[in-house]
Amino acid sequence: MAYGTALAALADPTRRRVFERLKSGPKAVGTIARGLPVSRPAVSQHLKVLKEAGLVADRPEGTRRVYYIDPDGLGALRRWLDQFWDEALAAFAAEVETSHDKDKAK
Amino acid sequence: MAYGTALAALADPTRRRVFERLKSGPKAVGTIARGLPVSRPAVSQHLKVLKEAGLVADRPEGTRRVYYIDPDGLGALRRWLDQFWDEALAAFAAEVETSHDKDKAK
DNA sequence: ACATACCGTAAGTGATAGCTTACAGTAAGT
DNA sequence: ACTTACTGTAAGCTATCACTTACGGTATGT
Repeated sequence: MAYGTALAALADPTRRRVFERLKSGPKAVGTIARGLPVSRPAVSQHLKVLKEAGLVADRPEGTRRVYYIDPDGLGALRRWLDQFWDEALAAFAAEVETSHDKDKAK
Repeated sequence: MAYGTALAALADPTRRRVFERLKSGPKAVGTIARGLPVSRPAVSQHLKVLKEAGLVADRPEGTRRVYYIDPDGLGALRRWLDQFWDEALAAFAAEVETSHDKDKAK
């Protein structure tokens, strides 16, 4: 059920901007915050949420703290979405077949 | 940027339960609400959000209103995730190559 | 040892989300 | 026409979220 926290994490627009900023590669907190319309502590809080969701990981680098994308969270989310996609389309295909009985209530 | 509203819509757990309940096929509002721990109006509000996100569509059927999954919203979300996945892995691959220069700050 | 740079966390605040109950509206059955 | 079944919306409340400023802590440089 890890995709739940990942979805909640990526729901916020600014947090998504933080996450997308790591797409081009690992970056320190101050580097991420620079250019964003929020304060640096806010970015730290967003990174904490992203980390708890398994979307990012961090590594100390001197006095800085470098964050980078963790494929685990993104992979779990992708698997859930793909499976959902398949099942939904299968049900849709089965629906046009037996489109006679309406709303089979369960 | 339609994936933004889709992510926000799927972030809420009960709204996700509503959405997942439509995976097996079209259902009326009352049918969806039955078994869920929230009231029926709450389900209506969730369906409204899902509809605005392009995740579901509805069709009148007598006095009932049948909701079903709209592939558009789910497809947009899937495309965004796949693209993100590819770009992130490409950057990760490029990172292990030039892992000498640290945090190229922008 | 001291100063500096960088970061996480605590505390507090305003806005928003999700829920409830109450009400209004439409379609079918008698 | 009248009732019944089913649903959307309004109003209101509570909890949570995203943000701010202030503070403390650690690592590097002189």
